[in-house]
Amino acid sequence: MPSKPPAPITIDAVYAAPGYLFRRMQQIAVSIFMEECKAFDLTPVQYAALIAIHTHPGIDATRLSAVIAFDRSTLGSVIERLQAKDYIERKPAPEDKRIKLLYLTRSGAAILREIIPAVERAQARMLEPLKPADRKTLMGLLSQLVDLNNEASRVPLRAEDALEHLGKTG
Amino acid sequence: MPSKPPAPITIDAVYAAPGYLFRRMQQIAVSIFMEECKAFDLTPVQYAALIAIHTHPGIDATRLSAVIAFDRSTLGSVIERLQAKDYIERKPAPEDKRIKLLYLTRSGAAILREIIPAVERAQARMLEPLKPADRKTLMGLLSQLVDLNNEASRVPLRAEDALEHLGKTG
DNA sequence: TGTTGATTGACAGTATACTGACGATCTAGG
DNA sequence: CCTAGATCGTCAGTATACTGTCAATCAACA
Repeated sequence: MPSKPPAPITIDAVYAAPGYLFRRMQQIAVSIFMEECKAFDLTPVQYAALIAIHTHPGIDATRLSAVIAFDRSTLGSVIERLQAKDYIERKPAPEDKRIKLLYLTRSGAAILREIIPAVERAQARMLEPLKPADRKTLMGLLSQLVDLNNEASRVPLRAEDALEHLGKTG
Repeated sequence: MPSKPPAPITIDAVYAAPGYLFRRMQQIAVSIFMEECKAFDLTPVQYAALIAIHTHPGIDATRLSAVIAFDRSTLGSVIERLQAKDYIERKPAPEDKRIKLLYLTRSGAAILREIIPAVERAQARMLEPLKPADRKTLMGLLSQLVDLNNEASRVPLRAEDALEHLGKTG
């Protein structure tokens, strides 16, 4: 049988490319998130960072980056903005002068409680056009794929072992 | 039956959220693309723009933004960079002094031919961890979802009608 | 103990993204 | 023809992202 001819150079190939679809979907997701949460002045990244700090009080920036799989450099400015909004505070660590420990402020904890319903509406809206069974299928496959590709990303997720050195002072 | 209690505020909820997975997958996809194409000095966005200009020679920036669903403001700098690399050229439109028509240069067309295999390797690698049947399922559902959410994005895709005013000079 | 190597936060530089605004220009309607 | 509204490219401002580098600091080892 004849070998597959070279694909024609056409925009239609782009429309069907995984990378293109992932990009479009991400942009749609951000757009929906911002729309649902416009009353709160929090971006998706800032929201994830707040949740992570809430889950792991006293985490430092490097470990935070591993826990949410965000770039460490980027995270610096994210933290600055959260601090400027008085949602988090940074305290120097007594036993290591290099690191700064992150904590939610009272208003950080408050906005987190308030924004949760909007975030959940946003997450639901992203999948809403699909039938319930298809939503499950899509999320299941996507979870698998992200997990299996973890090492391919610049900042692999280290949900567990990133915290091994935390809170185990004994 | 009891109403569902409020979800605990935990990072685990973020890990399973569609928006978070879309973001992670997009970052992984870009990472793989850049790795496979590192010999070419082209980003995914620049690649898509080149392909679109190749498919629609003489397109203007606004229509280009509709054809690949990229933000118009962003596209300005993308075009600048492609022009600086001598991959495209801009010519003023004789009948409308506002717009500038975009064309591939000879070297733009050349790099497009050369980079295609690397791009296809990248696209294949993104899905490679899944079984073939699952790849099809995932891409099918994702295509549907992006399409059905088209209007939710800031720059909806207008593949067809964006070009209605083009090339129909008679 | 003293030096090597790793880690941390910070920074500079580049590239997407989106919002909102602007002048130049075109189009439609009167 | 002339103005109101739309469109085009552009720009300023903000927010992610990634690469690479740096000084300060820490840990480990000879």
